[in-house]
Amino acid sequence: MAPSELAAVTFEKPLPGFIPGDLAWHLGMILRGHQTLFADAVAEMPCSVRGYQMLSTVVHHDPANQQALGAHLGIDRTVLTYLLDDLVTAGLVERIPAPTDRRARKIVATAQGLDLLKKMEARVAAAEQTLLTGLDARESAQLAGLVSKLSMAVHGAQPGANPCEAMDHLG
Amino acid sequence: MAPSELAAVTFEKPLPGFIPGDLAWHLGMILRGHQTLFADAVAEMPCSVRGYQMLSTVVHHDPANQQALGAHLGIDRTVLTYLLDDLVTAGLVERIPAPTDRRARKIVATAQGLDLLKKMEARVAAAEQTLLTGLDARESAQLAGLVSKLSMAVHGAQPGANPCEAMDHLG
DNA sequence: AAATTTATGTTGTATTACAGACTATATTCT
DNA sequence: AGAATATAGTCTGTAATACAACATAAATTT
Repeated sequence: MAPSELAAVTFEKPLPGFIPGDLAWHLGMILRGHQTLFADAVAEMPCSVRGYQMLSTVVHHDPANQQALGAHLGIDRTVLTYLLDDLVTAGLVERIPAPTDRRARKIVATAQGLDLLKKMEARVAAAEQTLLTGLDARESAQLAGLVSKLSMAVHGAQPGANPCEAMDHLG
Repeated sequence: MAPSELAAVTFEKPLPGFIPGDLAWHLGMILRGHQTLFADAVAEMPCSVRGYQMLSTVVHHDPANQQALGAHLGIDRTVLTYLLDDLVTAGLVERIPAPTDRRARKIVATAQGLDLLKKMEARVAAAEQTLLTGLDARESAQLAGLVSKLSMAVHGAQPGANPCEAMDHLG
């Protein structure tokens, strides 16, 4: 990185009143607070937040195989194996042979899984509302838009983004 | 994003087109992307991102003791002990007896720590810029404002907020 | 001055992620 | 077609990490 770039960058900081690194602190704080509310909301779910996220992804994004699911959530494949085991044991999802590839397994939600997801979604939505209590409606919507836009940009810039690309265009 | 959409959205769901839990996904994605850039930027720093955050907090917020530092960063006190050990070993900070309380230790940066921090801050600022590449200047500033406001609200709602309150009013 | 609380440090333990090896199937190359 | 290589998933062992429980010293309360 050229020193001249650094100088330029430091000079036009888009985050007035921010100490470098503050963005991470704020994001971390929000995520921590969210995590707490979230975990509380999905307490019944095996594997807590990640259990919910896996189930939700399976239902709403219909990933072709475990890898796609893992890539979408940033979960390592070896980790995914035992997380999914828990969901299977709880009867929320099933591993069925993928139609197109006999190596792969497709994860599908059971009726029970769909039921639980529906119940959990109401609670999660409420938790998100609670988190956003500090902002008014206009600000919340603004934040949602910006966060969504930025995460897509980040997502696109990530090297490991490929496996979920197909999935991410559904929406 | 059209402002008209925003208004329509306000009354129940503040997050149009969001599946419940998407907020966490987006935040997680951003934080993960940020973490990668951040870790890369502060590679020289012991304890990586948290090392930077501890040093930055010590310098910019001057916490009265380790507890305050830990609370600010959401780090358990037993964990803080060995993280700080690393920074001390690296000669970046010192534990000095707190003037007001002989039980407590005040963490102060060494000259070397200040030097390194200064260097790291330039890189961290650049990393934040890079992260925000997907947004234009106005959006970045908007996001920074919203994130800051929300994190403060979350922070205030947290039970463990007390120890850092004094610090957080400094700016 | 005894009891309680607070700040920090230490030790042991349980969780967790991940690297590496392995099987089965797909794909590519010659 | 057959060989070589790549990919999906699982399993095993290891290393990192957080945290609970205990210990110590000093402050605060009763």
